[in-house]
Amino acid sequence: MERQPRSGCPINLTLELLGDRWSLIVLRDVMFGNRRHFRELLGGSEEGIASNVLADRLRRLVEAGLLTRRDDPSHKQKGIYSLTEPSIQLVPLLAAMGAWGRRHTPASEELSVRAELLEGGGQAMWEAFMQELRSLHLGAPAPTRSVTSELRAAFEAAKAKKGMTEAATG
Amino acid sequence: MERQPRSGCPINLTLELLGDRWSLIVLRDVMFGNRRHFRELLGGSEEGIASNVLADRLRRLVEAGLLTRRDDPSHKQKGIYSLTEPSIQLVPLLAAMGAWGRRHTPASEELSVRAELLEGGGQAMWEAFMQELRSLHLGAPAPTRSVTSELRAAFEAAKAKKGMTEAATG
DNA sequence: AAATCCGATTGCATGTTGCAACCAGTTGGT
DNA sequence: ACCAACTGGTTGCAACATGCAATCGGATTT
Repeated sequence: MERQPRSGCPINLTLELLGDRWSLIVLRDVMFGNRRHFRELLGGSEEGIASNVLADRLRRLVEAGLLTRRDDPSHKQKGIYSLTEPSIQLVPLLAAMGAWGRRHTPASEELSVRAELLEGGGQAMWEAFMQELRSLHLGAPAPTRSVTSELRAAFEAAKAKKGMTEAATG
Repeated sequence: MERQPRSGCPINLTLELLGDRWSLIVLRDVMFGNRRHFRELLGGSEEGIASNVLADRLRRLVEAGLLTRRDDPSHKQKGIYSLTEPSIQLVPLLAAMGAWGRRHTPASEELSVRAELLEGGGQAMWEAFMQELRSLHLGAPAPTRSVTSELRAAFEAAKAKKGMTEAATG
């Protein structure tokens, strides 16, 4: 019952999978925010996704092989969502989106720090991040470098700086 | 009357601009297919965009500063659409999309050749391509390297090869 | 036993999309 | 001068997708 794609162009097919307003937001939160449960994804991000839309996107992403869902042993109703190798390989795409958005949209400085760091780190940093995601989501051996920590540190520093500026001007 | 963004995250803002099924298809055809007129964009691509949707996307993209429109001196009704510096800087994003789609979607081999070449060429090739686009769309001096020609040659070779295979197996 | 948390589902209003028909102005051929 | 083809759209309509608030029954916590 699944309809056929509009064309075999790789850009088009990627767009048919991810070209909507929420799918990449969900993957972003799983990837960069390490949100793994429904409720974390529902309330965690600033964009405010509706619960029915989130349920629909999670179902679609699992169906497309970009997420897997397993039961949470600590809570019979909870599910834990994990990235897969294909969605981990979206790191360069999300990095490119962040880099473009930082330059060409009115992105907030605070939220742009991580995009800037990830852009500057280049392919070496993306690879390290992907290795770390494989460790977190697929059970691969943990790498030595923690890009997650680097990103968090940069974000915290930006928040602290912003707080200082506000205190000084406020 | 324009509503405010859902958040200041650069990924989210990029998604709010380009996160639909057609905007990037239109930009892809202008960028890689050098389609500059309404009718070329309407009939040229395989995906078959509807005229009202195309009109809407062109209007939005011009409004967002990703395209400009000027009158065609050879025909009083025709408009010529050109890329802008922001949309030219989408080259790395489209390259990443093509690279991902080539690996993780059932993209046709024929249409994947250009994505593969663009991925392998790396940042140096993207820069050369962007310089060429600046020459074609913004009147910048023409660069020596023509990535457009390289992409076209690779595509034609793939088509020829496909034709041979079909002749041999058919 | 009561309150809260969990991942959804339902109903409804609104927005987006696909599709075909249609439009008036422009152009080139005869 | 005439006409057919072409230009960049617009209109109407049906189907589908999305956003939002309220709600659900089961599981867990207090």
